[in-house]
Amino acid sequence: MTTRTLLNLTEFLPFRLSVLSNTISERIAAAYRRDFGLSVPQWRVMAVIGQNPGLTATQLAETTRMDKVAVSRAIAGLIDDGRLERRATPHDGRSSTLYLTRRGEEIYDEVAPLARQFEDELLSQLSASDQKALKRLLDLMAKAASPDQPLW
Amino acid sequence: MTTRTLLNLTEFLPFRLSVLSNTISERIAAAYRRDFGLSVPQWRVMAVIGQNPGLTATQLAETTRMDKVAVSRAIAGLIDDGRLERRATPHDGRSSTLYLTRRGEEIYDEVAPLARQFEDELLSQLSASDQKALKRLLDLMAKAASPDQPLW
DNA sequence: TCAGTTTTGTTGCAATTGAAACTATTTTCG
DNA sequence: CGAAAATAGTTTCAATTGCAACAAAACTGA
Repeated sequence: MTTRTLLNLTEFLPFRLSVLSNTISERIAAAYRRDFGLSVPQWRVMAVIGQNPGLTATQLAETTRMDKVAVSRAIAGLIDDGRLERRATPHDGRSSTLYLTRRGEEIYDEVAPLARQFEDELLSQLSASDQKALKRLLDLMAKAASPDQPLW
Repeated sequence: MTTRTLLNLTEFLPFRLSVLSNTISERIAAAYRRDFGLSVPQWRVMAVIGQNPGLTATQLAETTRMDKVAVSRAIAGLIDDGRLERRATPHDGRSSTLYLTRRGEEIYDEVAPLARQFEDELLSQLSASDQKALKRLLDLMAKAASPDQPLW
């Protein structure tokens, strides 16, 4: 018998998190693409600008945790589609601040409630105390996994 | 004030899960690539075959939840590197069964403990009861997110 | 039996992604 | 001031990914 019992992939926490996250993300992404022609990076940019108009691309990259290239391309696509607009920043000619256009706002006002509804649907499978526990545990895990923690 | 408060991305569960999962996966992937020349799909294939020698590519795709193309390419790479071998299946000329080679086993015996150690390191930030809770909640969420559940 | 269908795994091609190089602007400091 | 370094954002190019088409083998049922 050469079977090794050193590790069971399907029980391995990073694997389980990855499968869960991908399952959820793919379902959301399919709906956003189908109903609004939005990619996930675009949706993230819209979500953040909808709540914080006037951020720059760099600030967006920080809050969405996305690569600056991904942010740059998401912005370009949204501007192409007339959903986002740039305005010059007063004192810095390199960057610009970002705002939803009228059309962008209309879409945001449709997408955001759907996103919340999706989240509610997921969370409704959990008891109130489990929902609290989940949020707390995600915080803890995020801290434990943070790149400035020396793992290994 | 045009700020919309319909949704706060950084509190949005799918977003948080995605960031957490990506942070963990990227750190593991970097270590596997650097120390063993393994991609994540390759590591997953090795992990499953290490524990279940003799599976076929289709069975691998099912247990790893990966696309069959990804599995096919991971297998091809591992065979190229002399870490995996095919053997004919008795009654089916289309598929073959998969086994770690001697070299594959050596690598598996090194990688698997490291993976466990990484997981332990993450979980060690949580109390014993929180660890239990985390696993239970992941199970619940996975069920809630499963594609045969009608969300939306 | 044997034509049509299903299953297994690979390949081709197009879209997505990421790292590095690049441009333009601003900041730093001798 | 002005040269060097830093910062913001874009572009280029190569690697990764995913879907559809495909070939080979196995199964189905008239």
